[in-house]
Amino acid sequence: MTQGDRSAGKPPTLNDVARAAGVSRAMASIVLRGAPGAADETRTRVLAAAAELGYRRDTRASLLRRSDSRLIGLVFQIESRFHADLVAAIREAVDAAGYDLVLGIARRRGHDELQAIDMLLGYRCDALLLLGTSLSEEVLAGIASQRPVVAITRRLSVAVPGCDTIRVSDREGFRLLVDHLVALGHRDIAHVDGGDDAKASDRLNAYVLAMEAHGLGDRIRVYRGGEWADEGRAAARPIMESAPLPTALVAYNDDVAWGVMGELSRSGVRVPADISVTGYDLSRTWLALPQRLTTVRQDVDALGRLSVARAIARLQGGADEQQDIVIEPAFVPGDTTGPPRSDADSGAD
Amino acid sequence: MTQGDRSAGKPPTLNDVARAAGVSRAMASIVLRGAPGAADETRTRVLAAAAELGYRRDTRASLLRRSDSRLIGLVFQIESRFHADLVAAIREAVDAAGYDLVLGIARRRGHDELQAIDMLLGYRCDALLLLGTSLSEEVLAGIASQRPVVAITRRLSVAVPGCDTIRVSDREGFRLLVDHLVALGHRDIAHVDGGDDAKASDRLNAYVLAMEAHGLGDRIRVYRGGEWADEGRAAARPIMESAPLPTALVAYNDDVAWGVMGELSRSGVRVPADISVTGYDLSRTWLALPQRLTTVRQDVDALGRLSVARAIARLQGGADEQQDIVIEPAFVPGDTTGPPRSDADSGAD
DNA sequence: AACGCGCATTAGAACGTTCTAACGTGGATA
DNA sequence: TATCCACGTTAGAACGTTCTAATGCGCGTT
Repeated sequence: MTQGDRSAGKPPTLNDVARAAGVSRAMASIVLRGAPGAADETRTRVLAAAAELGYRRDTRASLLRRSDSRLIGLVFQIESRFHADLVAAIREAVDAAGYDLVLGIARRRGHDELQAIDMLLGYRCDALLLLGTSLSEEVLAGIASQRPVVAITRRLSVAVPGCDTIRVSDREGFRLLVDHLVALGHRDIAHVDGGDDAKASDRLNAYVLAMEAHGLGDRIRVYRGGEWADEGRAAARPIMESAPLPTALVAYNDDVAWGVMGELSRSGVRVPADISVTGYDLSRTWLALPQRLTTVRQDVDALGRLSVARAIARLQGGADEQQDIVIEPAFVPGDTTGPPRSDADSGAD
Repeated sequence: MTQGDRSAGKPPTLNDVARAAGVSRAMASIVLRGAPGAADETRTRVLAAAAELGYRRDTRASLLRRSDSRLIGLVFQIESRFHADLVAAIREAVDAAGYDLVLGIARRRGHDELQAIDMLLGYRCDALLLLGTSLSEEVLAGIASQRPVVAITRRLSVAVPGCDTIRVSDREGFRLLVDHLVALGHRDIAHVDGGDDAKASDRLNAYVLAMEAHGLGDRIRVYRGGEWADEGRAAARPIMESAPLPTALVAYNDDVAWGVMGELSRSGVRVPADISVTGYDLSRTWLALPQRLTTVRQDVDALGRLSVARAIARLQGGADEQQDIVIEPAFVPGDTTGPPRSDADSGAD
C-alpha cells in the first residue's frame, strides 16, 4: 500500500500488470504484444489483469526499445484539399500494413517543411512520405541518406539514392485536357501556371508539349498562378486584360481553376459560355458545387497504396534501386468546358 | 575503430557527442537542451561536436525520461475544411507555447475517434484537444480522468470533471442570421440541420429560439442535413418538394450550405433570387468562389489560442474548476441572401 | 538411464535520454 | 586558516518497454 501508489495519477505499467497476473514482466510483454510463446491459460490471465488495471502500452518506451519502429512519417500541407484526400488514403494503407502514421504539418508557404521532417526524424520513423515537397534534390538527398523517402506527386531532376518518387503523369494529364479542348474547337488555350510550386515546371512543360502536338505552339500563353485558390483569383486580372482573350484556360490545379473562375464570374465573364476552364487533381471538396469542373483525376487511393507499399518494400530490404512510379491519369469531363464563342478568333489565321 | 561503428546506419547518440566533446553524457544533455549550468566554453564545444556528428535528439527517449512530455494531442477530421483552418491555428498556438503537437486523424464517419485518442494516450500526451468530438459525456469523462481534455466546438449537457469546452455561441450566431433574414423580409425561414452531428441539437435549438424571438414559431421547419456537403445536397430534394417553398434556408454549416445550393442551382432554383441561403463557420476554402456565402464567422485563431491556453493552464495546475468558454460569433454578409421573391407568401397571414 | 528437444517462463541487459545527488574547485567570508 | 557557497561537472539511477540468453520441465528417443 505504501509502495507503488497506482491509485494516484500515474498510469499502470507493465510491471503492475505482471505483478497482478503473477507472471514476469517479460511474460506480460509477450502476451500484450501478441507474440507467440505463451500458454493459453497465462494469456487470458494477463489480459484480464491488463483490462482490470486499464493498462495501456507506453508508446514512447515501446518505440525506444523496439528495433523497428513500425512508424511511417508523413508531411503534408494542412490547407490543401487535395492533400487531405491523399492523407486519408495513406492513412488507410498504412493501417492496413500494420504500421503507425505520424503526421507533420507543413504550412502553406512551406517554410516549415524542414521543421516537420526534423520532428519525424526525432521520432526515428522508419520511413518518410513527403507530399508535394518543395525541397531541393540536394536537401532530399541529405534526408534520404538517413531514412527511405518517398516523394509523392514530385519528379526529381536528378536521381537521389534512397528517395523514390510516385506521381501521376502530368504529361498525359495535360494532353488529355488539351485534346479535349481542341476537339471542342479551341485554339487559344492558355495556361495558368503553378507559380513557385515544385511541380510547376513539369506541368508547364506538359502544357507546352500538348499544345505543340496540336500545332498550336504559337498560341502558347502562360499566366502566373500558384498553388492556391487566391493565387488563381489574382491571375484573373491579367487574363481579362489580354488583347485577344484566350478561349480556354488550363489551370495548374482545381483550386487555382476555381479561383480564376470565381474572379472571372464576378466580372461578368461566364464559364463555359465565354471561356472554358479546366483543373487538375479532382479534389473531393469541389464536388459539392453545382458546376462540375472539367479536370483530371489523380487517383489518391492508388497513390496512397503504392507509396506506402514502396516505403515498406524499402524497409524490408532488397529494394535498393531508386524507383520512379508513374500512374496514368483519368480525364473527368465536367461542365466548365464547351465550344468557344463563335465571335472568337477561332480560325483567323 | 572496432567499437561503436557510428559510420553505419545508426544515428549518433548523446554518448557519441559527449565522447567527441570530451565531456560526460549528462553535460552534453544539459547543453543540448539549453539548460542552465554549463560553462560557455563547454557549451560551444558540445554544440560543435553535435553539429559535426549530425546529432539529433531521440524524441522517444527524451519523452520517456522527461517528467512533463510537453506534448499536446489533437484529434481532428481530415476531411473537414473548417477543421483544417482550426488545426492550423492550434498548431500556431501550440508552437508559441513551446509545446509539441501530435495529430490523430478521425475519419469522416467518426468511428475511429477512439482509436486516435488511444494512440495519443499511448504517447502520454500531457493534454488532449478534441475537435468537434461526437463522444458521449460518459466516454469523455473516462478520458478526462486520465488527462485534461478540451472539447472544441462542443457543449456538454453534463459537467465532466477535467474536461473543458470552448465554442462559439450558436445561439448568438443563429440569432444574427435569422435577424438578418427577417430584416430582409423573410418569414418562411427553414433550417437544414446537422443530422447526427454532436452540435446538431444545439444549433437546432438556436434556430428555434431565434425564430420564436421574431414571433415566427409557427414557421419553423427543419430538413435533415448533416455535417458534409453531400448531405446538404441530399437535403435539396425534400426542400424543393415542400408545398410552400421556404424563402430562406439556414444551414448547419458552410459545407452543407454549399451542398444545398449546388443541388438547388442544378435544378434551376437561383440563389438568392428564388431562395436565400446562409452558412456557418466561414471556412476559408469557399472564399475563392464567385459567390460569397452569407455566414457566421467562428474565429479559428481565437478558438485555437484560447483552447491551447486553457489546456496549458490545466497542466500548470491551479485551474481545476471545469470551464465552458464561449466566444461571440461575427456576422459575415455575403451575396447568397436577399429579399424574398415578391410572389412568395410573405405576409399572407 | 542418459540424452535431446520443444515449450513456457524468467532474469537481466539494453534502448537513449533526463534527473538526482553528489563531487571538486576556487573565491569570498568569518 | 577554517568554513561556506556558487558553480561546473559527473556517476549512476531511472523512465517502461523489448530483446537475448538462459532455466526448468515434461516427454519421447536412443
